[in-house]
Formats: sequence, C-alpha cells, structure tokens
Amino acid sequence: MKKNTYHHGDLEEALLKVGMKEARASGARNLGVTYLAKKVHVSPMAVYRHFPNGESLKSSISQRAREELGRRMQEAVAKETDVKRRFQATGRAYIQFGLQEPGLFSVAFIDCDAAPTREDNPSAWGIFQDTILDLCNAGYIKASEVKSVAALAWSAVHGFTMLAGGQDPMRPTASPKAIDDLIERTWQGIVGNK
Amino acid sequence: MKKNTYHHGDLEEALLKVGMKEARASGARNLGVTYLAKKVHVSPMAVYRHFPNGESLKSSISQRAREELGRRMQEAVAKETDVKRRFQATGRAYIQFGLQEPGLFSVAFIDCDAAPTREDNPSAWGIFQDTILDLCNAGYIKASEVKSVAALAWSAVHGFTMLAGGQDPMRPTASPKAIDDLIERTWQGIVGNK
DNA sequence: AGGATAATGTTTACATTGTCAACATTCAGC
DNA sequence: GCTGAATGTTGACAATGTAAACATTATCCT
Repeated sequence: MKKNTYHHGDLEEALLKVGMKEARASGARNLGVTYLAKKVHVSPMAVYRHFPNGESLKSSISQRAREELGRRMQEAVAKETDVKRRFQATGRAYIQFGLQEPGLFSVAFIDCDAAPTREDNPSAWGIFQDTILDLCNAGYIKASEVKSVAALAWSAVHGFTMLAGGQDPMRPTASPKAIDDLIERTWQGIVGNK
Repeated sequence: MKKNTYHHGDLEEALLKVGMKEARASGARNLGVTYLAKKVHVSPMAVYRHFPNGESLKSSISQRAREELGRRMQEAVAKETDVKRRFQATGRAYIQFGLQEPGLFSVAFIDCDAAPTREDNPSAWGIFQDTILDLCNAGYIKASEVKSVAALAWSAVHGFTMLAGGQDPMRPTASPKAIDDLIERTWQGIVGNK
C-alpha cells in the first residue's frame, strides 16, 4: 500500500500522454520540460532520464501527433472500397483532423527536427501513398505521374488545413461544401482533362 | 562627434531590421527580446519602449516577412502581361520565395497573433486575389468560383512550399520541373475539363 | 538470500530569458 | 533655458532548461 511510489512505473509514457493532452488543448505552448514534469508530479530533472533534452521530448510528442493523424486516415480509408473514394477519403480525413484537432495538428508539424514516424505505426504519408499507387493500378494515372500527383494532393490538403485552421483574415472558409470543392478540384488537377 | 549616443535614433526600425536579418539566417530561433537587444547594443528593457512585449516584436517581424513576400510576388507579376501567366507567376514567386528564404518564410507564418499586413504595403493575398479576379474578368472562371479557386491555388502553393521546404523524408522534390508540374496541375483544377 | 550494478528520481545550483519598477538622459516646444 | 514627454539604463524577480551530485529502487548473478 505504498502510495509514495518514488519510482513512477512508466514515466516516459506518462510524459508523452500528458504531453498529448496539452497539445490537444493548446498546441505547442505548454510542452516545456518543467511544465510537463509538474503535471506528472515529478521533478523536472526526471525527464532527462528518458529524453536527452526538452526538444527531444517535444519532438516525440510531435511524432505521436503525426501517428494519431495516420490512425485517423487509416480509419477513414478502411470505410471505403472504391479506389477513387479511398484516395479522397485520406484527404478528407487529413483536413478534418486538422480542423477538429488544431492543437495536435500544429504540434504534428512544428519543425523540431522531426523524428520520422516509427515504422510499425500508421504513417499518414504511407497511407496516402498507398492510395495513390492504387489509383495508378486502377489506371487513373500513369506510373510516371505518381510523384507529381502526390505532390499536388499532399500540398493542397496540407496547405488548405494550415490556412483554414489559422487566423489570417485571408483564410479560406472550411465548410463541408468548401472542402468538397477543394477535393473535387484537386481531383481535376490529378486526372486532368481526359 | 559624440559616439556615445545613448539615444539610438530609431531603435524600433533597428530592431526590426536586425530581426529580419536573424529571421533570414535562422528562422524564428533568435527573435527573443534579449538577443535582439544585444545585437543592437541596447539594454533589453529598451525594447519595451517600442513594443509592449516580446511576442509583439516577433509578430512585427513576421509581418515584415509577409510584406517581403508580397513584394516578391508583385515584382514577378509586373513582368507578365498575359492574365493566365500573371496568375501563375504569383504562385511561382510564392514558392520560390519560400525555398530561397526558408527562414523568412517560416517566420512569416508562425502563429503569433498575426498582425495583418499594413494597408499601404503589398499584401501577398491582395496580389494573389487580384490576379484571380483578372482570371474571372477574362472569362477563365465564373464569379461564383472565385472563392473556391482561390482556396485551391493558395492551398496548393502554400502547402507545397511548406512541405518542400521542410525536412520530412516524405517531402516533395522542388526541382523547377516539379514546380512547373504543380502549377500546371493546379491550373487544371481551376479551369477544369472545359 | 545478499550484494553489486543499472535504472530511475531528487535536490542544489547556475545561466538565460522575459518583464516590472525606479531612475537617468535626451529631445522638443514654450 | 525650463519643463514634460520620449527614450534608455540598472537592478530585481520569477520561470525555464539543464549540469552535478546524491538517493532510492530494480535486477541479476552467484
């Protein structure tokens, strides 16, 4: 019945967990070493047993956020069978994630030396690319076009989310109709005028 | 010949100037009050005579960066006469700015409560929108399409620049050919299959 | 079981940063 | 030239990241 554990059990996991909570609530504002340590009721220095420095902790949280995005995309894709619809679902999920979880989304793309997604976890990019290869196999696009198609789709979706989620007065509106429209136009840019 | 001026002359301008230099060199990393004050050989507190706090200073630098982007776009547009080419030039200039000046570009879009572009300075968004309205007048698109066309073009270009300029392993390549391709596909998404 | 050793936390200490308050100097206009 | 407004300075304080030294617990080897 020792309540005072001293040892925490799994501090690393706990830090990442509370980090994600903070990220969800307020983006990258409260992801400092001291702040997160306090949340877990641990001295700041304990953090350094699990991360070489604060940047690294933030970076790991960023990675988790990216994985969360990947998971959402995967779920969305799983609901569709048609190749084209699967492809579009990835984009829609990406945008919806960005708008529903602005904190996580912004943390996912802060440029702290981004640790790559761990191999065994769903990568947004991986899912995305798979659906593009499917488009290729289904004859929508040529193999030689894969790279440039990916660039357009990825860019449009990422850019839209950034801009729509920001606070610029010039940001595009993010109504369902506007999103549909973006996706439809992007599709035009992909399959062209054939 | 008093070398010890004590008063600086125009500290605000000096801070913004050196801030831009730092931004160009290393993004948002060295835009703190103390650091910039040191660069101008002034005590940190002097900064507060010109900006209410550090965020505000950073935000003003961000604004300057956005204005610089606007200037580049304007220069690019001025070289073209054809409506379509003018429109595409804005996008190309945007991307090139982002790739040639990654520091400035990232600072331009940090989410410090973005001060809107000062009215009398070239706004990237303003230039962009003007060329879209020209597209409209020239009959390329319908008036009802302006918003969604703007959303696609702006998103694609912004997203591409963010991604290509980042360090993700999944970033698109940014060769001239790849950029041309993006712009061409985006154009397809705009004028569609007519 | 018991003791060496690795893992994991804590306290102290210090440099850096943003910012407040109080004080000093210069400028501008009467 | 004096007075008040602008503009800078110094000193103090709280918060942060992190190094060093120390303490506690877990693990593993005989």
